[in-house]
Amino acid sequence: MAGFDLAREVSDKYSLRGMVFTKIREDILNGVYKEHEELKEAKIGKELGVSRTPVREALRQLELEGLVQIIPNRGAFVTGISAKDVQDIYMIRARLEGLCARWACEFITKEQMEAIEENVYLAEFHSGKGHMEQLAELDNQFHHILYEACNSKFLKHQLLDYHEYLLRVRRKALGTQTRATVSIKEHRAIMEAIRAGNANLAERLASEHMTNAYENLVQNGLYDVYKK
Amino acid sequence: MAGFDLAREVSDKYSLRGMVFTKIREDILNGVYKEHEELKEAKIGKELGVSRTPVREALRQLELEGLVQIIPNRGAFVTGISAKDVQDIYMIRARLEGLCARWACEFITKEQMEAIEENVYLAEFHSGKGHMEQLAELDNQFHHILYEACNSKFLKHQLLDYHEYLLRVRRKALGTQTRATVSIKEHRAIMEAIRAGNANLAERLASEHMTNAYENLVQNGLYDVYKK
DNA sequence: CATGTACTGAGTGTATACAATTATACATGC
DNA sequence: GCATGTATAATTGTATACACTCAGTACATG
Repeated sequence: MAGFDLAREVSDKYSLRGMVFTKIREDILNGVYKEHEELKEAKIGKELGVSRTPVREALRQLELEGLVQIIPNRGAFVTGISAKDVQDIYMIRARLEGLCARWACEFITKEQMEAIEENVYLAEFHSGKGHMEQLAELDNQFHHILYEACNSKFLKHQLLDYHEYLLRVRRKALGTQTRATVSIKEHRAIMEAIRAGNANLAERLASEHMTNAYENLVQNGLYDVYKK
Repeated sequence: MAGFDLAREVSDKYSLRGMVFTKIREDILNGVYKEHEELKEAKIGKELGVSRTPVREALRQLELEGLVQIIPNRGAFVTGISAKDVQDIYMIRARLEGLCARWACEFITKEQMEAIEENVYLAEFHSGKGHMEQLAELDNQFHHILYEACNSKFLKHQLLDYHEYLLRVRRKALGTQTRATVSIKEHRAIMEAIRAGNANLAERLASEHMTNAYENLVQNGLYDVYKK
């Protein structure tokens, strides 16, 4: 996409710093490093076979991503996510996903529209078979397509941020079969609203899609881990 | 506020990196560095009397803040802000300021409520006298109080980001007398909705406050500088 | 003249050395 | 026993040296 984005792709995967950044990020998201665990520059550098410099830079970036907190002269620590944080993010996302869908009505390209339609069809197919792995991937893809389609680098950047951030929670909250079915119905409704160019409807549906996802998360009590 | 925040205060003002970060950030916001200007590590380090290391770290952070773009092996460049970017940010802010006002209804403390009321009174006073300097400061303050009152570190962080980001534009768009008057009326309405605990109204008013501010900006054609 | 190629220099990427700060352990005094 | 002080180790903060990349340029070649 024109090779310009704010954060994600910018931490080029081929410099040492970029690789270290990606690695630590994954390790945090996958729970390799627990909350409040200290990340020591020398230790990580040794493990990855690099010096402290790229590790430091990666940590400084992860700080701004919100995944670690750096206390001057003390060190870097994995940030905690409380239940309220999760709720906040879902509510913020509800607004922004709505805005994203609204803008998609205006800016979506033919190719993107086709990609969305294919995505929904595929999801409906895998849903019947109970392929949860593919469904999770398709869900990610659905949202990513919209993030591109909204044609706003800021909104896209923001939503990508929150999306990845919530992986820490969602990894544990693999959707139930029933939620998956409902979720896909909502995707279809959003898709059709966008195809019809109905911006108000698309915004409302996308926003509700988020609050529903959050309700589901809460009802299943799937993130007790993060209760403070 | 409990000494914990994601980005702003985190770049401690007392380490070299923090100082460099703050300095470059200010220089960009104040227009010392023009758009697309290259920021060379050695040159900046020399000017500030520090080595390249803290400069590099500061630049990497500014990249994630969206103020500079780093091209691997090439350098750091001040990002451009297009007219559409400005519009996008205002629309995003419209949603988030609304959410912020909604949450403030729930979480605002007695002290914060008093601070908001005092802020509005003062603004009404200075408005009559045409003290534009104080009005700008009070406007900042009004929003910052709400950012605290919403009780969400994520939302606060996000809104602070955009708020400072827009300084690059607003610096040139010093409000007109008439806009100032209207703006303060809107502040009062928001304040009263929060005091009444009317979340729906507060959210709507705060959101409209943003779209109005943007409309004003456009009508006065005050940011032609940023036209692509 | 156009094109390709090797060279060069400016600038970033990384490693490492050293300084400053903080944490830990232990001794000392009350 | 508890607080306080001090020495030492561990860790981060900063500076610097060196390696690598890339854009531009001069020059050779067709």
